[in-house]
Amino acid sequence: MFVVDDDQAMRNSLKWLIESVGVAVESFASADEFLAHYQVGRSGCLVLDVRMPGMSGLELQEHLVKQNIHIPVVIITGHGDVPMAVRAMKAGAVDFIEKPFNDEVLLDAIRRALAYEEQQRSHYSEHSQIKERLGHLTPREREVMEMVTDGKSNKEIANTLGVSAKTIEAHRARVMEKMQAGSLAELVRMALAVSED
Amino acid sequence: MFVVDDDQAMRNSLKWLIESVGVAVESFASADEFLAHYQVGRSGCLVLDVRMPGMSGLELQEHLVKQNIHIPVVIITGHGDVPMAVRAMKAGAVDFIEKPFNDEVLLDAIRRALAYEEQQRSHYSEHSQIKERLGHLTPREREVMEMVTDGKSNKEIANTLGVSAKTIEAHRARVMEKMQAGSLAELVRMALAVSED
DNA sequence: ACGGTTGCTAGGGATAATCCTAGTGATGCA
DNA sequence: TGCATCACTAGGATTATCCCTAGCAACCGT
Repeated sequence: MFVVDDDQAMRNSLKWLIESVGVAVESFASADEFLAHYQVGRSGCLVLDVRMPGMSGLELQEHLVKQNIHIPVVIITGHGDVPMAVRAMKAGAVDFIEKPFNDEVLLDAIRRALAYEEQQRSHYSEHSQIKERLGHLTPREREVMEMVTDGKSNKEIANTLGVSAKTIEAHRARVMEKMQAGSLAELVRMALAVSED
Repeated sequence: MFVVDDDQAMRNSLKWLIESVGVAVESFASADEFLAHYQVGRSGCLVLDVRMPGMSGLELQEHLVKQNIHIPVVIITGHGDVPMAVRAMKAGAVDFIEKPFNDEVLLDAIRRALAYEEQQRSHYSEHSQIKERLGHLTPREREVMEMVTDGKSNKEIANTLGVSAKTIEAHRARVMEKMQAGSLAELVRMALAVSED
């Protein structure tokens, strides 16, 4: 869990509150400080104040989205307005909470954020595993895999590529091996999983 | 396009504005009136005022979500606050716009809503087509289809079900025919499409 | 009760995929 | 300059799948 707020007292009180439910907290005084220390892939969620010197909370949130970093974000603010809330929610914030807030409301948002994160994490690790394997395919193998998962028969592929069907069989076997697919069905699932990003 | 607002003047002006960009508009004075006339499956999006006698715009929105009716919603309101905006956005509103609004802002939201709707529509029609076909499978065929799309071979399935592999071949062929799948890959795609609701 | 329909079963023959083996050219490293 | 590795190619033998046909029991409606 990460807290970014320029107000030291608020950081401390947030840290105390959140750690009281058993979640470890790292806090930062600015967006830049957070970005300097955050390593992509770290699990957890992000509690973000809007009004800060330098990059605002909303800007940090949008920056993360642009970088394709999908850590869930809970926005808190003392001077919120409707357009600001809408902007944050459109950018995918889990919640947008006005100060002063009820502790339970924030904890609830954090729980939702962490649950969401957990779910995304398992999805993501699957995807990156598949992409890792895809990376080991040769160009020819990738080509064959695409046509195979598109339902083409070896013969069709062979005709399209102008080689023997036997050759396609060999490529196909290698694709199955490299992708660690035990069946065509599995391979299709993998192809589908990485295509629907 | 549907407009729900209790203020006659607002309805007229919205109707005029939206039709000026070539989108047909039906307007309603209350949530109940809308619900009485709306047929599920009608295309388009919904522009919704929050403060109305009877069911509020937010309540209507949440009611539609609960009924699994995924028409995109644009909320407009004269007396919005942050929690209200957050609630609407959490419920999946495309936008939450305060009156008085700039015409272009609303039209932009509507354009986004319609684009989103178009995309959802094609997805949905595909799904319902597949489900329709699934409905024509016999219990045995459904069972076989599940195992086939799970990557099992005919022999494995035959052993599991205690019948000849030949029988599985027959079921399998019938499944392919009824599902209108030209290949195993297609069948797997269909199975996946309906399973990930 | 009877003919029609549907669901489940299965065989024979054709077709396609898989397993094992292997040649050739290109790349890269000692 | 070998020598190993890798990508791509392909044949023979085995195994699985596809296509056509067909029996049998259950169910339905006149």
